[in-house]
Amino acid sequence: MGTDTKMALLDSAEKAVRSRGYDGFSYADLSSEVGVRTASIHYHFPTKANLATSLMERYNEMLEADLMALDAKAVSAAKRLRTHIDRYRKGLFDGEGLCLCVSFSISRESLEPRVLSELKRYRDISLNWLEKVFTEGKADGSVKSIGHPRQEAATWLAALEGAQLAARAEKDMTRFEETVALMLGRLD
Amino acid sequence: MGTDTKMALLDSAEKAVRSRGYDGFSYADLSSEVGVRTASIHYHFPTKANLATSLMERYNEMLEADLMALDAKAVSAAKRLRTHIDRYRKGLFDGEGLCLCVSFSISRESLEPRVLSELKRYRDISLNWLEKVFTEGKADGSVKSIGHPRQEAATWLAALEGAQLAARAEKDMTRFEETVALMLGRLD
DNA sequence: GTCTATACAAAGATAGAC
DNA sequence: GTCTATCTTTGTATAGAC
Repeated sequence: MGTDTKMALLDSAEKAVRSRGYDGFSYADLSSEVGVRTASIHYHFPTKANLATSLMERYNEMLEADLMALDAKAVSAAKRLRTHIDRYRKGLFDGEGLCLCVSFSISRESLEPRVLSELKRYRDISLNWLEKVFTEGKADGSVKSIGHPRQEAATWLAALEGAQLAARAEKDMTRFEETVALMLGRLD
Repeated sequence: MGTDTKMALLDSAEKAVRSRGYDGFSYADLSSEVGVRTASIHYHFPTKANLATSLMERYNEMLEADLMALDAKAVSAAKRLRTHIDRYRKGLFDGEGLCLCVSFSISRESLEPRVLSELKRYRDISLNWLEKVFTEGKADGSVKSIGHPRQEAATWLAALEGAQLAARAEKDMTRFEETVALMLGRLD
C-alpha cells in the first residue's frame, strides 16, 4: 500500500459519511475496507475530528475545481446548471450517498468548528456560483422565468439536496428525477 | 413521574434525533434529560430500534392530523401552502432541529425495515397532500405558475427540507427565509 | 508506516431487588 | 415502574515493537 493509504482512507471515509453519517461509521469500518489496522489509521489521522476536517477540505477543493472547469467551458447558463444537477445525481451513487455537506449538517453537534466553517464555505461557494449563473441566465435567456438570482440560487441548492434525500429515503433514483424535473424544464 | 415517563422519553428522543441524528444520541442522554435511569428506558422501549419506530409512528400520526385539520378549514390552496411552510419553519427550532424524516434518512443503514416504511409513509402522505393542493391551486388561481402538480409537490417538499438543512448548517434562520422566499412569492 | 497489545470510556441491553 | 449492578461489545486512542 505505502503512500496512498491515506488517499484510500479518505475515499473510504467519504463514502462512509455520505452513506451512514459521521456518527454512523468507525475506524473499524475503514480498517476492514482499506485493509489496515485501526492503529494505522490514527497514524494518518490522529483523531476522527481531524479526519472529518480533511474530508471537508478535499470536498471543497473538488467543488471549486469542478465549478471553475465548468465556467472555463463558456457554455450557456442553462447548460452549466444542467451539469450542476448532474453532479448531484452522480453523487447519489444510486441512492447510497448524500452530499457530504448534508451528512455533516445532521451531525453538527459532534463536529469541530473547523469542519463547520468548511461546511459554510461549501454553501458559500455554491450559492455565489449559482447566483452568478442565474444572473447570466437572465442575460443569455437560456433559463426560463428567473426571479431574484440570490433567491433562485438558495432554492436551487435546497431543492437539489432535498432531491438527494428523497432518493435516499426510498433508495430509488426515480425520486431524484421526479424532483428535478421542473428544474430541468426551465433549462433550454 | 409515573405513566407519562413514556411520553417524556418520546419527546426527548425526538428532539435528540432531530438535532443530533439517530446515531448521535444514547439512552444515557435521555436518562439525564428525563431523569430516569437507562434501565428504566428499556422497560418502555426494549431496544433503540423499537424507540425509533415509535418516534416515526407518532410523527406520522401528527402529520396526518395536522394536514386533515388544515384541509377542514377550507381556505385557499395558497393559504394552506403557507401554513405548510410554517410547519417546517417551526420544526426547525431556530436551527436546532430538522424534520425527523430527514434525520432518519441519513442513518438509513442503521434502521429497521419498519422505520424505513414509516419514512416512506411520511413522504407519501406529504407528496399526495401537496399534489392535491397544487391541483386545487390551479383551479382557485391562488398559486402562481403551476407546472405538473406531482412534480410541483416533489420539488416543494425537497426545497423545504433543503431550506431546513441550510438553516441548520449555519445555525441561522435567515437562511431558511432566504430559501423559501420564492415559494412564498408564488402564493397570493 | 504498519503492526500487536492494551487502555479507557461509552454504548445497548439484561437480571433481579424493591 | 424504577432502581442498582453487571455484562458484552464497540469506539477512539496510545505505547512500543518491527
